[in-house]
Amino acid sequence: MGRGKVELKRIENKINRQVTFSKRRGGLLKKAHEISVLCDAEVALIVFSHKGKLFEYSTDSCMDRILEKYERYSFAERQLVPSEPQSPANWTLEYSKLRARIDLLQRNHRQYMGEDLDSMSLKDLQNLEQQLDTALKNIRSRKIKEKEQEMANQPQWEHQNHGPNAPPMQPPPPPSFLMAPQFPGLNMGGGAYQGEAIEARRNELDLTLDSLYSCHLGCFAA
Amino acid sequence: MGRGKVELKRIENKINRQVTFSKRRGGLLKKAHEISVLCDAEVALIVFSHKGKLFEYSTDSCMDRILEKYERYSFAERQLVPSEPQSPANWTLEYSKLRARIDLLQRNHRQYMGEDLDSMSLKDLQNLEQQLDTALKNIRSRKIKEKEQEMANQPQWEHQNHGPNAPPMQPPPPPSFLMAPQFPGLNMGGGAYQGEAIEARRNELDLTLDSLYSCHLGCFAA
DNA sequence: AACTATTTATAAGA
DNA sequence: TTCTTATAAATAGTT
Repeated sequence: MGRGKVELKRIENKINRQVTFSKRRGGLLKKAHEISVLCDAEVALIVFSHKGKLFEYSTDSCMDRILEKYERYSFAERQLVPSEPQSPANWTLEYSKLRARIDLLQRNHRQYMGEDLDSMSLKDLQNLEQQLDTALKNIRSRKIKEKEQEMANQPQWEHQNHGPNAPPMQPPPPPSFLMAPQFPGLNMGGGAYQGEAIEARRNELDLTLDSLYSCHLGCFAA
Repeated sequence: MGRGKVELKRIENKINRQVTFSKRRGGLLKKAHEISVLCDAEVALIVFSHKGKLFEYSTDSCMDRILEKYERYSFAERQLVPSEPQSPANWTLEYSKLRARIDLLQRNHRQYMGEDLDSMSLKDLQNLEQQLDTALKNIRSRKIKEKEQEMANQPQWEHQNHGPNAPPMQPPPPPSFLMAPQFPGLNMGGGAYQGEAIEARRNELDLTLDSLYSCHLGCFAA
């Protein structure tokens, strides 16, 4: 919709991509809300921008409830529920054990987030600090690896070696003359971002709608 | 779009509602996919029909990964699910819900410990790093306070001779605006979709007062 | 499920 | 970023 047809592939021009994202995000949220109201459906929509900003919509603002429901469904589907304790006598016990565990994990997590520290002793704090420090080191070294991989992956268009079983090749790189003209001197509002030089490329397989939209047909009316 | 304008309220006619749902669901999934590809965004879309049938779309078919990421972003806001049934009618169901939640929390926790990072993108890693960094700052300033209290509790008052111009001994308060836990993704009531959920991402570039305080609540009159 | 008159969404331009 | 406008897309009502 608009002045021209648009190909279904990543918009390479950064400005255009951001503008399109902004517009389409609004449209998507709106449509999510509409189907929710018109058709009495429950919708949960989560969108992370390329920059990692979060946008969300959920029917009645119940994201948690819907995600839980989703988890239940997909759990049931994958039949991941492993051997549950059988004896009803133990249900209460087992159940409260799990709840206790959840509480613990959550308390723990908050402390990992640097919250709820008041109850912690100096020793505990030192411990936590140490752990986080180690975690950070891991993450940073992982980041470096990730970046190296991306660098290595950059000039791969021509170098792809197709094995006999290689999947069909993706669309060719966009001809640069198709790139929309830049808008000189436009400021990004609010917080000056410089994009990172390195950007992950997604595989855009040319799939049909059918295969893209995996529709799990749950059969548990809630 | 169509032969007539449509009011934003539940379609009472059952047949119409079902047909509209079917049409709009397709459109919504398509648009979710399009913004994902065009704008390099990560999208998770979950739709339950009125009858409880599940439909979903997620970028790269990574629903779990995206939901985990969402959890990470909105964790602070996410305490225990309220109102647990005291004596669930369906123990098995409730039990597996808790287990699902525990799995999620544990996966999350491992990432906070710097493990299981392989599945994370560079962006996610950067995010995680930022969060841990903030947490560490909190912990360190908390340690300082803790130490000072210890000092204060020892009878050392006499040994501290302050010169007339000695600065007061208290530590400067931590810059609280850097530390206040954020609550991204606060929902607005009534199911109106939010525009951008609060800055979920703490990037060095984003750490301005502006970005911390601005909370754009989208208002798309439907 | 197809058709088609209309409304909506939105790409490009300003 | 916001508005304007031409055009593409979605879809409500119909067949």
